Amino acid sequence: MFSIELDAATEKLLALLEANQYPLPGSVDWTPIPFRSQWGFGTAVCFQVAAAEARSGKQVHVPSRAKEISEHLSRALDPLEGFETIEAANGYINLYINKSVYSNRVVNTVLENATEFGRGEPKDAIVMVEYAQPNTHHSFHIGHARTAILGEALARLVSFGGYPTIRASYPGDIGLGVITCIWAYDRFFKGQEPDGVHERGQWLAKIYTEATRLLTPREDETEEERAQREAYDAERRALYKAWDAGEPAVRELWQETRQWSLDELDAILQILGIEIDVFFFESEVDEPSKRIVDELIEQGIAEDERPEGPVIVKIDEKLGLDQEQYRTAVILRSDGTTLYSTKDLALAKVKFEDYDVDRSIYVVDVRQSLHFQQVFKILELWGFPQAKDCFHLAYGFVTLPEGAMSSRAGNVVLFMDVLEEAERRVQDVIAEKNPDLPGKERDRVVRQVGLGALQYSMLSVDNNKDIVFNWDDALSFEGQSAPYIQNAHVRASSILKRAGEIPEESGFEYEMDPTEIELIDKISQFPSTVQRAAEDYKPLLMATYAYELARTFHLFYHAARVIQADDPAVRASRIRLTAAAKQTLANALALLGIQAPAAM
RNA sequence: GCCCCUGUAGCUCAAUUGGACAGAGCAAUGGACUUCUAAUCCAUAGGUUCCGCGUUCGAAUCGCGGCAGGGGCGCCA
Repeated sequence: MFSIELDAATEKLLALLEANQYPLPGSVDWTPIPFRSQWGFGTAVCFQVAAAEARSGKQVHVPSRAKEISEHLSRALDPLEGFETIEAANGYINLYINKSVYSNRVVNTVLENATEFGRGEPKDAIVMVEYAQPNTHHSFHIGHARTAILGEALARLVSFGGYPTIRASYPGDIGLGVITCIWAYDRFFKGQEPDGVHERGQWLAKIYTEATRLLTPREDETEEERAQREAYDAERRALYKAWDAGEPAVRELWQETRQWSLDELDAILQILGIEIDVFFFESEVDEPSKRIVDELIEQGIAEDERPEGPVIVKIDEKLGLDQEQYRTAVILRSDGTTLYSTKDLALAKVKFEDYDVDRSIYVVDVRQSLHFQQVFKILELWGFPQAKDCFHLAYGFVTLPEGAMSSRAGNVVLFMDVLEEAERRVQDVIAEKNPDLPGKERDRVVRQVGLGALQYSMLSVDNNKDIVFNWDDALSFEGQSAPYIQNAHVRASSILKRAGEIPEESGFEYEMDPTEIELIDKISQFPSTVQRAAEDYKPLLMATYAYELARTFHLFYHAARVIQADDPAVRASRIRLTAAAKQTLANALALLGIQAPAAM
């Protein structure tokens, strides 16, 4: 936001260095000054200059020499267009900006751009984000919610950062797990069907758990039980074969139950505000994916060990690595059936060729790190330049305090159950804090706040760390949480509502409160935070930023009066600042997929 | 045996990518609602950034070596 002024300062600084025959630094970086009683930008170039002198043989003590240089240069720099004061501090050169100028520029920029404030320059590279890919015939649990929430936030950030963005999902709709579920349904529950999209999906998951129990060997099982289990297992295998052969009755059974799961998924994605552009179904990718294996064999990348062994790619050998790192990937079973790797390779080709994807991001759990490293390396060997821009956004597990969640074992915490509990708790808080909130609006706020709390608990932890799910932590409404941020937005809204019209101009030509300066400073960091989060694929940066912005606003709220300010000029400026803060809070929350209520 | 990730306050996590005193929340104690919404704020307390060596003017951050925890390593996904 001050790049023009800072570039000019850099130019003058470099000219001074040259004129005084100081060694030139590689680059001049300006960073915000940490102590913001009055704020500006500082640079550490004098340390670099002093260090360069020391290296060239001069007998200097670097820190004190840096101090000396900074004092000299800061005097010589004065005056500088756009900066009020220039000073040397601890070897740094600090440029302080006129508060009024800076404040007006930030606030005006936000209010002019509104919902577009912070959007990055349009870019060419097409980004595809693949996320929210649960298996069908399971129910959507809190672990699945992590990929959905994380992936959506990432997609929003990348898109807002300026990249054309495609949202993709890759549901696992076939496999032994799916067949197991269908088998049990067909054998024991056929014809039953609970009402309600979520009820039906969850019921299917229970059938799966039950089927797994029936098919898992127990240590103390009797001869009779063992025979029964083996008979069940034979039925299941026969069913899989029948599916594979395309037997109409089995396909129909599969289609019907699959749709129940997809309906539930659809309902949940809608709740989360997710609109997937492309669905790649595993069942549809399966058959065509076999073709790429021949291509890889022909090109000498893969080795065919059939019929004794599978088709493999010796990646380390192909890359000439002497230490094992990517190892050997199996890309087709010896019986010719596909593997996960077969399908991911084929799918990547489709993404590159049919969707013109330049950067392909996979939001998938951390256990598949090696798998993706292998896939990316094979794509590279295969000759796809996009391979270097493939990125596995690995996220840690969501576990329960007592251990891992497992759909098979049935000890899962369902997303819908958590949401329901969240909303119940929000109801209680509203009943206590804001009982006058009208019923219709209240229902909407309950959803926004309850869901927001849940979303934020998934976004405020670094993606590569595990989350131990705990009801009270996940549904905290105090401190670093979505409701805290939403509450800042609500307070700003409340002030603006009472203020009426937003004044056309602000002056900020008075002794500003330190919290006011902090707030403006924080707002000004929003665009660069968007860019960093989008470039580094780190939703966490935005989650942290949103909290810090809210915190800064709460501090301002307590320290400075807005509509109660005595001086009309102060009042006008602060109303505009409040409007800018509200807008930035809303924009930041939107990027996280969290809604910003006007009252709560 | 090899590869990847993690290690920061009692607990959960940050730290503008190598910068100025390492910051928040939760939990604890005390305080602020006749005042723009107290889902807030203020105060007190809490640190050998796992350990060691190195690079650098400067290291939580980079390199090497350890230690601890998690994940993964040819026909699961």
